[in-house]
Amino acid sequence: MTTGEALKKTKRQLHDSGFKLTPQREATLLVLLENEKDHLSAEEIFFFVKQKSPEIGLATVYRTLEILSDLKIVDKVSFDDGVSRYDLRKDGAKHFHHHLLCLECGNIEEIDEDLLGNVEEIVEKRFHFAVKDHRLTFHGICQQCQRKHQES
Amino acid sequence: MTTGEALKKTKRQLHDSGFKLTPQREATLLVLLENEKDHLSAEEIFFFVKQKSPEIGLATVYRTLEILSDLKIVDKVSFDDGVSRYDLRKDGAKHFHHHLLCLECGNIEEIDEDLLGNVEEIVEKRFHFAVKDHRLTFHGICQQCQRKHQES
DNA sequence: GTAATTGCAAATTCTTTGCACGGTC
DNA sequence: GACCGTGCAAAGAATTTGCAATTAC
Repeated sequence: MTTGEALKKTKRQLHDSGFKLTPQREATLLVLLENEKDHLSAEEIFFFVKQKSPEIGLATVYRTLEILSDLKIVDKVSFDDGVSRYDLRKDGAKHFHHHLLCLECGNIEEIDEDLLGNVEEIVEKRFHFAVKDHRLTFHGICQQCQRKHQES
Repeated sequence: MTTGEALKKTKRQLHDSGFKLTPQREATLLVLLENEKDHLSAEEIFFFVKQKSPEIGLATVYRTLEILSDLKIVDKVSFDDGVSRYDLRKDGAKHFHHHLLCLECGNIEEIDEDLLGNVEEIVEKRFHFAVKDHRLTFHGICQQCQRKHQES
């Protein structure tokens, strides 16, 4: 799906839920689409959106992100560092992707592979818990930082 | 391991790292041990500690939790709700336990079972990422809340 | 036209920091 | 008596809210 298509689709979702399509919301969506691989905080999103729509306020970005979160268009995630980050949902992906958080450089990488297989079924059966979604993050050292160690 | 033993062991860890064993720190540890199954926020911990040591300040609780976190005695975890929670590490547990977060009542349950099996190895090999720890949380509906739906 | 949306500033919430005082070896 | 740890209050950071002005439909 191209950025244009994704944008159009999300616009329709917004519209269908009774929200107006303001330039501010479109700019925010564009920033999210253009930085799909990153895990931007609200401040960071604000910074990028400001370059497209300099008059925008931070509160509007927060409000837009809340709507997108409610509509399940983005996922609000936290990596235990006290800041909320916003992660665009992969369209059509069965599962929320996983993350690799490097404890040294702080970089967050996404992996799309489904590592959980039938684990959700096990949880459903054994704990009588109706699974809707999951969050899986590995903490460790990324390849780049491992190399730095070998050099020294 | 009994509470007493766990307390003694943690005391030694603190001591070995050059920290003093103040009554405030001991009270905080006790609260964590007595509520091992919960996922208390700093405020909640403060509330309980205050019942043991009414003169304690919230800042001290935060400072104690930071030390315990640095010493890997507790894990700081966030469930995407904007509050940090503190989770006592199971002594001797190979893996950080997993969580079941109910989207309706907000309750968080712990599960100790190792659901990830060889997944860490896969991540190591396929992504050249040296895994140190992980966080796995399932979002869904707990048994109690499921029952409420059936009744209505 | 009118109800939703916005920007701004103020308010809240969570957490950290500065500093003078108190306790310990 | 140097030093670590504490309580308190103030500062800081992240997020939310109130409100008058503006805008999309």
